[in-house]
Amino acid sequence: MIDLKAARQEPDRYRAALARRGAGADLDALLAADARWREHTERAESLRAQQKRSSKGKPGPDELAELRGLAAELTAAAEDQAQAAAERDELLARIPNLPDPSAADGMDEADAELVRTWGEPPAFDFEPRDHLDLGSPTGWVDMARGARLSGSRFAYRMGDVALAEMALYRFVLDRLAGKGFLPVLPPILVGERAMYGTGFLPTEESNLYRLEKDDLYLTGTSEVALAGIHMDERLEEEQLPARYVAFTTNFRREAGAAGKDTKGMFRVHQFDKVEMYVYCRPEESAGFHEQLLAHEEELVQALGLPYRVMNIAVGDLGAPAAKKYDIEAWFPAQRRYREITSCSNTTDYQARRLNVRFRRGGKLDFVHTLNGTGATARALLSIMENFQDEHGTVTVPEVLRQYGAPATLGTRPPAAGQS
RNA sequence: GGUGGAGUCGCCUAGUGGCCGAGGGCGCACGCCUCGAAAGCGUGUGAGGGGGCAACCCCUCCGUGGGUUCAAAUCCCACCUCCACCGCCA
Repeated sequence: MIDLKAARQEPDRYRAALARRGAGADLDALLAADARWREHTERAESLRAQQKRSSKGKPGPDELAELRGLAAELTAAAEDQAQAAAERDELLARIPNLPDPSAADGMDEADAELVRTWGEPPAFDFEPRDHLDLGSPTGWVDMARGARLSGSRFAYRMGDVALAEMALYRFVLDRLAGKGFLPVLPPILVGERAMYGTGFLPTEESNLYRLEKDDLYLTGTSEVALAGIHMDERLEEEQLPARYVAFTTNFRREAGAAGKDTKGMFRVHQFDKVEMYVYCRPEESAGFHEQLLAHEEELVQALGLPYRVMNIAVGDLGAPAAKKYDIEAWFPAQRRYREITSCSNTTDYQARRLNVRFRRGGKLDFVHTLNGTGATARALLSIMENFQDEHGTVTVPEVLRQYGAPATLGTRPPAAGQS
């Protein structure tokens, strides 16, 4: 969440910054609710102070009657205060982060700013197939069976594709562990608090799978569990930066994406991902954001995928992000660049909601947090499409082979239960 | 899932309705003492929020949420976590 106290002191600065992403009016509503809350608070607190002063000992009958009246008045005042606080908090929870001045202007995907391009899209002298056309004949990517089992947007990956995908995650995990990220296998069912804290609730509610019976949510990214590691903790300055890399399966309802990317496993309800997460000092977060991007580029370059880096427009950012870079890899069959990684600087937005602070010089301050994709299956899809030949055989990048990936995909079908 | 016990200011702990809206010890910080240190002595020691230019004042927080009461760390209810044992399963 944003710093309400600061917003109160500098409403014009906050309004101008939030207006860039279309939230200026929301801020004004919040400030009005906050003013109401302060009125009620002052009244309730002065009544409570009065009660405390006069209830030091056993009261006489007259006093008792007076105290009963005071208690009733206080109860009413406290109810007003609580209601005003609830109204204020509800508005506050929906205010997005202040955008970074260097985040691109604009309201949607098309307004993203090109940062740089790397590599050359391959030139084919045949019509390149997409990953499903490459994977279906051998049964490595089986959407039909996935749909029969679980509905649309669920994929079976089998045989060499399964091995290659596992190798991809292991490769990325290994590289990032080597850069100082602590590997983590976290819970992926989490309580409401973590979902609010990371900013997925309340704004992304329709995209979350929820287990009603147990009051738990399935996470859409390991960011949630990694952000939760230090929830309510007070870190020592020496513990920063704290860097983690997790592997998790992720779940997204993809509400509102009907008709989008319906073919293959490009956009599915369940996918696996390696994710980086950083806790750092406030003044370091911009630097770490560039560093996360550099790590991501290094990984994509090691795989040999042509890509470009985009600075996402403020209006297209998720609520917690102040700035976001996407890496978009080339997908030959789609003839365009598509997102394969994303890294965000969430500054103190998640830290405030999750109450993660650190001690420096006797003072407590909120940490800054960042997250970035190590790899998802989309990287493998790009590999399949970029490194295919006219026979539908895919050459797997060298770096993945030492992690158990076969040298090529497409030369043998899965062994068991072929149809 | 069942039964029993526990959860207090960094740590340990006192505490059975108003003198605890929180005492003590440890630790930590500063000071005294000392050539220096230790010991000893003294002082201080959390978080969140509101008000004030400020010194400062006020409110909240004893696992969480409700309830009883003029008044709750203390009584009642529910839940959570931990420990022990039992049952079931991996």
